[in-house]
Amino acid sequence: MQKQKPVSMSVIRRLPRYHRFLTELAKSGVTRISSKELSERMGFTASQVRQDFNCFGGFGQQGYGYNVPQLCTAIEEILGLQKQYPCILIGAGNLGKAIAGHMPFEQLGFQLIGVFDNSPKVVGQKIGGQEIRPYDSVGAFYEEHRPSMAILCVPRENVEEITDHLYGLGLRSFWNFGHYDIVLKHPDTIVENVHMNDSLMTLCYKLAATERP
Amino acid sequence: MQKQKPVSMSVIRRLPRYHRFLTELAKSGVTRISSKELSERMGFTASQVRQDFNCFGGFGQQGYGYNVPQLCTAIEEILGLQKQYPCILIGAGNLGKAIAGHMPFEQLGFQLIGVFDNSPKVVGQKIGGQEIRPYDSVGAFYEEHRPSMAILCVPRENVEEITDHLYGLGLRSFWNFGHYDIVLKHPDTIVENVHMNDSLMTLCYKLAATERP
DNA sequence: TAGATTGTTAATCGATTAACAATC
DNA sequence: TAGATTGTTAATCGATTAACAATC
Repeated sequence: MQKQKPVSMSVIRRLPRYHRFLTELAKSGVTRISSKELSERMGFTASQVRQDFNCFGGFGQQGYGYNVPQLCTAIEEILGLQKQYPCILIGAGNLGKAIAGHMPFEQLGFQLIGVFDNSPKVVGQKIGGQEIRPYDSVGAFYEEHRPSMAILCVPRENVEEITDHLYGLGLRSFWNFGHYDIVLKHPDTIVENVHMNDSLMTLCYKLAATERP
Repeated sequence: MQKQKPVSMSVIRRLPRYHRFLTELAKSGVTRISSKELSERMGFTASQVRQDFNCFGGFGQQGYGYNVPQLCTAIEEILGLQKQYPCILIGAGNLGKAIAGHMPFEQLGFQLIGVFDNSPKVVGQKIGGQEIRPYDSVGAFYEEHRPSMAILCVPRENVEEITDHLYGLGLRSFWNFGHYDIVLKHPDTIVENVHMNDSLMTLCYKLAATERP
């Protein structure tokens, strides 16, 4: 029985990209690939690819390469994509509608089980297979269904209040669209922060960098 | 005249967060802060804070700390936030509407100068101060206004085609909401990819990790 | 077998942290 | 001046790359 040393976060962050790539390859019928070819296509080094795959008990074959579907499965296992964690989405404005309607949750380890919004204008509408519920029913819903995670698609001025409320109910994992550092206030939560502002600022830096001396 | 050694990307990625934090502080009237206090509030080490600030010619004062508004300005300069790069947004569906309507471009180094969509249903509507234009006018618009960057808020199946088209027009910088690795196809472009899928997968990993042996 | 390509160890590189003299 | 806190150098840590023996 081999000791399972934890995979480093640097590696984890590359896994989704590998996964997309390998899924594409698998779809187009490719069944094997070498670290060299994969690295060239993805802009990594071959060494890194091999190191990465070995983190989770490599199963390439010398002189042959890696089995593409096997790799996909291995990555899915590491990322826990088979789990289908139940999640809820808060805020059915434009952003919420975009996410609820177009995010392929099932492929990403989640199942959307509820959408909530305050506005009577949208409550009752259907979106992403879910009827939008009034936000004040979220407490009862949490008790009954115990979602693992909440997606926040609310205006920035409401993020703090809503996070605190959900935290109070017992929720400990959030996927948040920017604007507020949940993690600082509730350090025991799991947060994945898609901070669009930061991302845009970083792009600005890159643009600015192209015209520097 | 001191040699301006380039700031490393690890540092750059932390700058937006510093900026938000310091802006908040400045707003609430705080004018000075020590690396120790800032580090504690932000979850970094004091050492890192000092190293980071020294990258761009530190101007703290021994025994005193850093001047908050000065720091903000310095970060803004590094990130190029005063530049106001003109940008266009493609796709005025829910996601596009959310971005165009709520992203504070002016604070982030950009100015939204045009929104484009194919659908006659939305063309002519106003959003984020912009009238939505038909996508087939984007070529002429590019020639006239030379936007620096395009934000893509289109369905994943259209990302490739639209990117190629804009690239053909001459655009070289993109801010893309996931699904497709522009950077691999056009390696000379500047891309900032808010890959929501990847982010969600990473959250899934973190969730899964909490229940591992 | 010969050629190819992995698994793995060692070397390098870069980023973070610690320590402390300089100085406000 | 004494206390505080920076700027900066040195030490540590981790991640990436190179190299090569193992082996399919």
